[in-house]
Amino acid sequence: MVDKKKAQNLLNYIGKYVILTPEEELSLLSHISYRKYLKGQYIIQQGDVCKYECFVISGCTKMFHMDHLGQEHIIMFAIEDWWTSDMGSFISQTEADFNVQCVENTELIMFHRDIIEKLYEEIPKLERFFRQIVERALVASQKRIVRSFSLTARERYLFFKNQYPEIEQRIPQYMIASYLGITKEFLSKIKSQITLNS
Amino acid sequence: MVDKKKAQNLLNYIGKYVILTPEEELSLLSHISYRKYLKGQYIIQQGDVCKYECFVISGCTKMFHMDHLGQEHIIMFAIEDWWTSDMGSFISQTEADFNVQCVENTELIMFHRDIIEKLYEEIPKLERFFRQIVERALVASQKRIVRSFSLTARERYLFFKNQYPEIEQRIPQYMIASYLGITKEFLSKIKSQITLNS
DNA sequence: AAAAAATGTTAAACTAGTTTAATATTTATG
DNA sequence: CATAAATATTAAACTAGTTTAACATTTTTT
Repeated sequence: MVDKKKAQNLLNYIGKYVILTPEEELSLLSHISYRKYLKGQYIIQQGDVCKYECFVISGCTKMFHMDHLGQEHIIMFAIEDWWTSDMGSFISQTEADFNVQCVENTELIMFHRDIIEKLYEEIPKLERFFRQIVERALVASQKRIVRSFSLTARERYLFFKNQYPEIEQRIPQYMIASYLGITKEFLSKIKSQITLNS
Repeated sequence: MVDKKKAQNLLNYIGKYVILTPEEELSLLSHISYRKYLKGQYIIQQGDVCKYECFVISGCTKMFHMDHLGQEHIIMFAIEDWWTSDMGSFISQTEADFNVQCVENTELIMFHRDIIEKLYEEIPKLERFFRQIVERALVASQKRIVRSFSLTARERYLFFKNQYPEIEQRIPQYMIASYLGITKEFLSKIKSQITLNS
């Protein structure tokens, strides 16, 4: 049973999509788990099978793919009130393509695969909730593809900085470069050009 | 009421995820609509509000964003047994960022927004079905992002050709170039290099 | 079957972003 | 507080992919 205080962010978040009764809330709390990770620790490792969907209570994670040349490609960050997982591995219980690693000390609420299935049966509202969450994630992902094709590196950086100012502050620049799909050297150049022009 | 024959592909497809009773199937058929479009026609236009999720019975569509320079960026194609929509516009009833246009004469089954909500209430299995569909779409989208960052244009082309050989045959090359995020001239060069080396 | 429209090819000049490598700056640690 | 480790900057040489423009081929229309 997760302490209600620790899960308050999650409950508020769910409350934006569906209204749970006190009993449903209690049942939810009894099925999920809370865990702390330290900066640098892996929540999911490429090659493992992913058993959890994770909600970030505090801290920051990066989800990335390591390619055959050993290069990291960051797909997303997750801070307070974001979800992270390797959905592909989670839904088909196959080897994960992605790593999720903590960029800061991080507190999570974790939904185990088997338990989430039971929760869908017991509280259909939660299935609605997750459907909506995933729909939004898909929209964000498609828009990211468009930006990667239609914007220059400079424009993508400015978009990111504008859309996620908190993240831009908390994360080393070389990770932002990886997220933008460019080298850290080129991001450095872009930033120096921007400061000159202002 | 959609003729069961016309919806057979859809019913088979849904059957891979959830089992509907004959009554549920009937109710479903009575709520969806069937429509034919001609090559070149738009199912969704950027700027409009998207009211439908569409299942392709036959034909082929492209979903693309037109940027401020008038350039098309193709996000996905949809052939038989695929879904297409502008999910962002559909879920929040805001102006669509994407166009969906027919590349061939196309037959669709269309799920209206208001009706899909009612169907979720009436047949919770359908909510499960759509949750799973969207989860898969998200996985595909995230993998596409990885490929756009970690592979060269040549590798992306070979991947596409290998993964979707049917689509590669049916679609003009310049659209494939757009899907891959490169110019048609460069794709032409890639293809000539590949044929030389084999 | 001719003309027009759409699609595909080739090649040269160009540019956005990479690579390499050296140095500077900031942050963490004994 | 000194040293190491991690992060960021700069610049020159380079390359993957773009641009432009002219031409070739295929498909559609009359």
